[in-house]
Amino acid sequence: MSDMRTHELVLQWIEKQLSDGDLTLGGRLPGERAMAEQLQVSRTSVREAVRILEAMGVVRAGVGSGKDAGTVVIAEPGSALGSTLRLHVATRHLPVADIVETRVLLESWAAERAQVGVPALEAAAALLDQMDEAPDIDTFLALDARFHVALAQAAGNSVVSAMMASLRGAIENYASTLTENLPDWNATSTRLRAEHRAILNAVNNNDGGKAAQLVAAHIQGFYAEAGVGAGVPRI
Amino acid sequence: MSDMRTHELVLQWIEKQLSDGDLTLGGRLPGERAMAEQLQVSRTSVREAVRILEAMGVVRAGVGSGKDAGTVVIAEPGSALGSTLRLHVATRHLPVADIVETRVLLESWAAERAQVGVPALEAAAALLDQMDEAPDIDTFLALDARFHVALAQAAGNSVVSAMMASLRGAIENYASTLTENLPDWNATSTRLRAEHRAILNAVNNNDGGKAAQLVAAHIQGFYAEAGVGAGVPRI
DNA sequence: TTGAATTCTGTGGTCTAACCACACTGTAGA
DNA sequence: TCTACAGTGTGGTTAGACCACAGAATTCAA
Repeated sequence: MSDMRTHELVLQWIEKQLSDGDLTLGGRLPGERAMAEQLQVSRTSVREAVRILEAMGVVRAGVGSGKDAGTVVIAEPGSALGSTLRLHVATRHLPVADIVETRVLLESWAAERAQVGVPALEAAAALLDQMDEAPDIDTFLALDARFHVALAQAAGNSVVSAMMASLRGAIENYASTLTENLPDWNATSTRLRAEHRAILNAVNNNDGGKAAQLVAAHIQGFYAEAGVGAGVPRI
Repeated sequence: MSDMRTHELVLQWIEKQLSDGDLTLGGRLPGERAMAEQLQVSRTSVREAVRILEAMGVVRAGVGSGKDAGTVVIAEPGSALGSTLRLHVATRHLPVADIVETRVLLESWAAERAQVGVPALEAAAALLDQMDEAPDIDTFLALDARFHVALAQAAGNSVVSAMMASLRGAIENYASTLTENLPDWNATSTRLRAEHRAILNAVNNNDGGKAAQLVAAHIQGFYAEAGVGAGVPRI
């Protein structure tokens, strides 16, 4: 064990606190100085461990005092996985086409198993109404992202939801950049909104197979129109 | 941008180097002291950024000099995603059952699309022979993990491969602990090896549908026997 | 008594300047 | 020629200082 780097010891200690239930969601870690003294390491090493946990979406660090202060245990695997995937896309190790393909896989699966009546599905419906009123592209895309996440959540598998959200986040820059090059945004927007309605209707009619099929076509169609997915432009 | 923490600036700079292709797989980052001076920040902040990249599986840091020295760009998304998921499982936010379900989804998909004749498939076959000779459980499980990864790689989607490997890694402790409680390891081992052969045969016979079905039953059967998946024991 | 201004306290954020262990490189000496 | 050893540059770790921030406690004047 002594061949382990110091910050890894701290990580191990914190993970044990989590596993043992001594540290739960919403709970606060001891202050950095306190942890350093307790574990007999420098504050620097404690901070390196906290940085890693923050990058993993396990904690959130806040200065000052009060509710937002201190290092708090959170649960945001989606954004963390997204950052990791985005970096690996940057290294050219993960092709954008594979990301899109995986997203189709996960979202089709989720659409097929989405349960009617769950809160997430009602939220998805509300988001569609908001998208009809979206004043600009960025607002539309933000609502679109939330719609897809809500749809995935309706399937009730938190791992699939998190991964699906991360995949979208990993290539968000690609998508939002390429929308600017679309020939006719109004036409695309109208089509996308109609497809969303069709997907939601299929789910509400308990036609999971059709919902899955529509979702796959919806995602592949969007990236194909934007020029991503098959050819892999890669800037 | 000035409201960004210092280590995030360093991360941003390194990500840009990767995106622009100035830093590629196998390449070396400047020394920590050099980066600190170049970006006009402290070495502490540079190190926090490197720690995050290391946790993401994007770089590997090595002391001394020579081939293993310095901070080198690597591509190990699987282990990084696995650590992240494992931590989130520890917070009770991601149920083990959801992990298993997602693994079934991804591996079934991969088995159905595995391409006959690719090197990964031949490696998978070789691993099965080694498993017949495995002297102990740990060796068997290690080879088993490599077999499943090889099978997933045969589908040709690196994102699915990475995610599948990470899911297995995230609950590795659960699986290896529970194998000790199996009533008859020899019987289980024999069954698992037979199932592996059947899966590989289905793939080689271009019967993707059957391969997917067998993989799903194989994984679900193992976790069911070990007591994980449905009931979610949670320690 | 009230309320505004001030100080106190504890949080994470950042920086500097050391020293260590390590692994290779070059050089001096046998 | 070979060996021993000092030199160099890498990440790993530490101690100690200072900052900005935000809430809590205190002070003091109206």
